[in-house]
Amino acid sequence: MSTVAKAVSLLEVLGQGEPERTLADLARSVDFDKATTRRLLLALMEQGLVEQDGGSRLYRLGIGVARLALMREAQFPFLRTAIPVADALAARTGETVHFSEHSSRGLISVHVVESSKANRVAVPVGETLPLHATASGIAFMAFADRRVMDAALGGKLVSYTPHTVTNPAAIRELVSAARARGYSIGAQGYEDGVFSVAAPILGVRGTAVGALAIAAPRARIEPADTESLGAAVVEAASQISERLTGRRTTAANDQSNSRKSV
Amino acid sequence: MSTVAKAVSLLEVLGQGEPERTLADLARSVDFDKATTRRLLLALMEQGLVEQDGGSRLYRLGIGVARLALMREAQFPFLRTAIPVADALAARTGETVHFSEHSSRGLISVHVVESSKANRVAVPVGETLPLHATASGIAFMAFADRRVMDAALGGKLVSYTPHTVTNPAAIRELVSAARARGYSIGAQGYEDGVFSVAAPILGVRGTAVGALAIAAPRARIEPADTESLGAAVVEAASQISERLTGRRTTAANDQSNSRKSV
DNA sequence: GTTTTCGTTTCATTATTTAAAACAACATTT
DNA sequence: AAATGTTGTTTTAAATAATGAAACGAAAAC
Repeated sequence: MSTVAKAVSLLEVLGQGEPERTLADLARSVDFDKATTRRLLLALMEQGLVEQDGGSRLYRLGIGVARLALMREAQFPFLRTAIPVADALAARTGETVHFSEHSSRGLISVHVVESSKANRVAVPVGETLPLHATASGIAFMAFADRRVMDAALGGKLVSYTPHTVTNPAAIRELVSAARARGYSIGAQGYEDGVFSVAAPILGVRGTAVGALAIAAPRARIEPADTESLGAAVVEAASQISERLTGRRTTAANDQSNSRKSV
Repeated sequence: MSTVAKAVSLLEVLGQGEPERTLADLARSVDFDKATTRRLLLALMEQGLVEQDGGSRLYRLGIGVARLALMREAQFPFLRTAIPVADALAARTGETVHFSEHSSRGLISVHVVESSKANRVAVPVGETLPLHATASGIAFMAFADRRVMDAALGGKLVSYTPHTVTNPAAIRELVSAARARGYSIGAQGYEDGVFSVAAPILGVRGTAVGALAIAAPRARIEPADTESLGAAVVEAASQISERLTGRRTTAANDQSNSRKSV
């Protein structure tokens, strides 16, 4: 395990759970030696990524992480662009809306607007979404580089609920259907009782960089609603894509897919 | 130089300048060996803090930095709390408003709302503000732990403009005045022609965690405006402090200062 | 009053990191 | 067409940084 991997895993641990943690607690969580953990924390503090309370000696994530995120936003205004659109979509549909971005770690949920209804779907920010079992993942794969799907379906496909589809061929079918339709439909593949629709967010190259999704309790969704929710999510996602790329992005991927912009 | 320091400085460089950079360019910027730079980038990519474009091999900051920032926001909702208040203050005064947060690296500008007027003050996000030469710094020191001021005035005090006050005793006077007044006044100490007022944002312990400031071109500010702008920034800053701590925070610091909440 | 847990420091051992050199793959220039 | 200067990448022995066990006083818990 490289030193930077250790340092970052420390940051990840600091981000989870309690806002402030003790050295011993952190050392236990990451399973490094106390002395090692401390040295890493000191190095991270020097860079502003970690802060320590003067009195209680508790550690927390520092302003440096926000600073890096702000710099990234200045270069690639993903959140700034997507959040207002997602908020508007949530207001219009009344359901939980969330969007995710793809990285080497997978599809990561980066913003969630929870429905105001009592019976709602909760999605944690920062969660890694399985590509094969979520509407977001299917929508993403439908418009991503072919290699992403091959890689995702190559490994073992975890079954999260009795409804999870784990057959690679069947998943490819779902992906094809989503590509043709413009949006994907997730029927309790990841969490029981949750129904969702998702559409891809396209980057400058015309391939998917993330996905926008609406999630609702299955009980509230009539079959007839699927189409209107799907249309809404497609429209919002393409609005984000347009703002992100500065133009009307045309979908493009390696799968001889000539479908036009969604 | 520790490995994590190197890795973070690489992230910093990635955050500056062009959104995407080549390996050779990055190696030059941070002055590490090409091979070293690459190994660090690979390690950071594995953690999602750096991303690489598949085709062009260009590097950029990854979604991981946003993820860490979102986790921090979930634990300590500084931006979420402060941004709406800063926006409202900017709308009300019509001038540039910015706020900063303190860390081991100094006072860092984390959000800026630029005035809509043509002649306005621009403040870059992510900039480190000198404590002795800015209204924000003076306001911060007035309500921070005494050691912060001692450390800040101990080193060499850079002069940024002909108006910069670099005499430690004189600066302590300004800080005392700010403490008594509740807000600080910055008169072209950092940038020529810029006038500003700032008030501290207080954390749970009653000490300053950051500062909120209004900055305007000197030509637009009449002496009579100072008081009203000062009152406005104090009110907005204390509003942020209250929301942040969940209660009406009373100022407290090590300098036998018994001033009540600002 | 005793015991445990805390953060911190030290230091010999170990493991990682380093940078120079050589590589093929492209672009540009000659 | 050949030469030159890029690029990213891999390999090495040598240098350096990271490690973890042990010991410390202080503070907290019992």
